[in-house]
Parts: sequence; C-alpha cells; structure tokens
Amino acid sequence: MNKPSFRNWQSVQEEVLRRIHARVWKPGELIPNEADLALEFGCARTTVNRALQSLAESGLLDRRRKAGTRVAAQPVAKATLDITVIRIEIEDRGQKYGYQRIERHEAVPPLAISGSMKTHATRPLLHVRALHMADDTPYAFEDRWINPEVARDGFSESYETVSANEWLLKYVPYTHGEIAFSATSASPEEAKILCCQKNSALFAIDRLTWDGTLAVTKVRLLFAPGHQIRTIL
Amino acid sequence: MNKPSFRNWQSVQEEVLRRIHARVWKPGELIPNEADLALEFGCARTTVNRALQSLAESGLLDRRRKAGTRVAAQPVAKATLDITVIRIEIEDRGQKYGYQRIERHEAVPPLAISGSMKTHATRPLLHVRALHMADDTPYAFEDRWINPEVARDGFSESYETVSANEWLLKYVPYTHGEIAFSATSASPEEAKILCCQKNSALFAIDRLTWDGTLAVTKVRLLFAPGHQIRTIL
DNA sequence: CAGTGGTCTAGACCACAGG
DNA sequence: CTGTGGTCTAGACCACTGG
Repeated sequence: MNKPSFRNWQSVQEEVLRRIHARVWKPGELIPNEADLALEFGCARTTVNRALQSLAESGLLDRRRKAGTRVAAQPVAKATLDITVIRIEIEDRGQKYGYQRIERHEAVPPLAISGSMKTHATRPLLHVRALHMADDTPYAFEDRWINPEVARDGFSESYETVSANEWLLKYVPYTHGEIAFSATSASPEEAKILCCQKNSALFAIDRLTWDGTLAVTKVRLLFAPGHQIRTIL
Repeated sequence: MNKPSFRNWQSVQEEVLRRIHARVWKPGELIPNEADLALEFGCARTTVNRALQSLAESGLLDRRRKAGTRVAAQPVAKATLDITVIRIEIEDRGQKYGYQRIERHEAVPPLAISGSMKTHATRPLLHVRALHMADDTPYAFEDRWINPEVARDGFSESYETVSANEWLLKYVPYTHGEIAFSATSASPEEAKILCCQKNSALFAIDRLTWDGTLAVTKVRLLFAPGHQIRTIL
C-alpha cells in the first residue's frame, strides 16, 4: 500500500483533476502548497508547479502568491475553438471545397465599418464579397473590408480564385484581433446567395484584426442554416 | 549595440512572436532549435522551451522531435471562450440578475435526448426549464435534462430559486463534455418565453457533460435576439 | 543512428500580497 | 515580515522520428 509515484507533470495533473472531480478538494477550498504536494507525489516542486499552472490556465484552479492555490469556486469552462481557413475546414471533413468571388471593388465603407476599423470616414477601402461552398452547396458567405494602407499586397490581389480569407491569413501579419459569434436573420440578398429562405436563422462570425493600432481587415462570415461549431470541454 | 538579454520566458515569447509577425520567420519555415535560441537569447534552454511550448499550444508553432520547430503554415487562431455561470456573466456586466423556474418534472425524454445521452429510451429523466433575466428582461432560456442516476443530489433539488445551471456546475462532478454553438429560429413557445417575435434568429448553446461513460446532463441555452459572445484572438 | 524536443531535478532567487 | 507561487539555471536523461 505504498503510494504510486508520479513521474511527469501530466500524471500529477491527472491526480489533481481526479481529486477535484471526486470532491476530495471542493470548489473554493485551499489545496496543499506546491512543496507539500511535491513531497507527497515524490517529485520536484517544478513538476507540481507545471501541472498546477496548466490547470490554472484552464480555469480550474485559482492561484495567488501567499494566498495559495484554491479550486475555482465558479468552475469556468474554457472552450477553445480552432478558427482556421475555411477551405481547410471543409476539406478536413472530406468535402469538396468550392470558391466563388461575388464582388471586389473600392468603396467608402458605411460608418459602422470605418468606425470600428478606426479609419477616416471618407477613406475608401477594398470591399470583397465571396461565397465558400462545400460539395457544391453554399457553405459560408464572406463579406470583407480590407484596409489598403496596411494590407498593401492584399490590395492588388484579385481574389478571384483564392479567397481573401485564405490569402490574408497567410500573407498579412497582424498582432491581435477580436472575434464575435452571433445569430442573425437572412436578408433577402443573403438568402439568395446562400440558397436559403429569407429570415432563416444564420450563424455569424465577425472578426476584426489589427496590426498595432491599424485595422487590417474586418470580415463577417454568414454560414448556411444548420451550421454548428463544436468543441470539447 | 549589444543584444538585449531576455530575462523570462514571456519576453522570449514576445521576441519570437515579433519575428513571426515581421515575417523574419515565415509560415512553414523552420526556426532555429532550442539550444541555438538559448545561446542567442542568453538564457537556459528550459526558458526557450517554455516559451515555444506555449506558442505551440496556441497553434502558432508546429513542433516535432527531430523535425524541429516550424511556424504554422496555416495559422490556426484559437479563440478561447469562457463559459461561466449565467448569473455571474450578467452580474459582471453590472446588470441585475433574475431567475425564474418554468417547469420541473420527471419524464421520458425524446429519443434525440436519450440517444445522445446514451440512457435507456424508456428511462425517465429530470426535465427542468427556466428563464434567466438581466435587468428584468429575458436573457436566456434554459432547457435541461438531468440524469438522476448520476446527479443524485441534483435530483432532489427543486431549482426554484437556484438555477440548475449554477447548481450543477458547483456540486456535480464531471469528467468531460461537449459544447456546440449554432443559430436557430424561435418557435412560437420560445418566442413567448423570451418575449421576442417568433422566427427571430436566436443564438444557441448546446452542452452535454459526462462523468466517465455516464451522461450527467444535457442542456440547451437559447439567448434573446442580439446576443453575442466575443473574445480576443 | 543521431538530432530534436520533452521533461525531471535540485537549488536558488524573486515578486507579490496576507497578516 | 514571511509564506506562497513564479521563474531561472545547469545538467541530465528520455522519447520520438527523420534520414
């Protein structure tokens, strides 16, 4: 009846997880400090630290210097979504990817766009609209504004055969971005493009990416009815 | 013009990030190995390792033993969403939280439910429906099935004043789960509960949690029109 | 086989914040 | 002030996998 020894930080993490799930350590409770756990587990403190840090990052533990480590009182589940190029998303599911550019022109954007991109209200941006297809049925409608000041190379691209979605991700650097998910009703035009009934409930992703203080591009992706994004907890 | 030395893994990470964004290291390209980088940065290999591992975890690097470390060819953006108790979500925004139980009874669930929860088709489950409110306006409609076999304590709870959302998260252990986001049209009943027009586009979250091989609970959350979830990249 | 990342260890110092 | 987590270091061995 000797305790099993824990050889790597993953196994330490598993044991800690087990104790949390089994309510040995209850939400809000203080758990032993790293040094003690290291002794108990028969490993170096560094190893325990790695395990606990990883759990803290995923929201299950709350750690503070001097205050110690507690099981999170409000277990925050972090769902991580992989946002990838649409072509890959489709091909990964074994479907045929199709792409069709609908429109590409320079224009002064609506105030809502120039406002959130923090460009001058009168400055023309590149506007690209396109349809992504999976097995020849509409998959997602992409409506994008590109700041030519930042995405210089992207400005000369025609986006006739390669989507802006793919081109920009690959060739234009950015430092950070925002993303939002929502539901919206299909306008008559959107319904026509996606071949669905108007007022259908559509899943929408809005993304805005920045390079420093300059907006690179703002895009709205509208997915055909029934689209889901799933992930594990 | 001596090179700045990098004191902690975060600063190493920043420098690596800078080089990726500045296209010093281009997508798909091999970057120097850990030992070389440690020399260049004037720190221990362990420190470089920590920085690169963290970047690999967030999808920007692709690391393989012997093959070395490459900048991801398809930059996969990982959006992490914090899924928390709805009450906290609302209170964090400075709004008043309200809760109202609509219904609670035992019933044999539809086949779609028992199927995904892998319970016997004839086995009754606990069915709880409730409304979450923010500043007295409907915020989210919760429709939940609870497996009494697993959530024994949860079975006796009335959920009249504390939502199942909150109660289960706090008191019932689970090992893993699945979550899905989608858009759906409001049925007449849903529209009435959420005080919106029928066929409004609603944002939906479906969650299924497991304790080992047994389903704990399956829930659908329907949010009032206009709801968004946002995060940074 | 050999080069790369993955991890462990022991000891050390530091930064922070609770009492 | 002091206990706690955060991190660094140097060296070591291991696990994987490309050539």
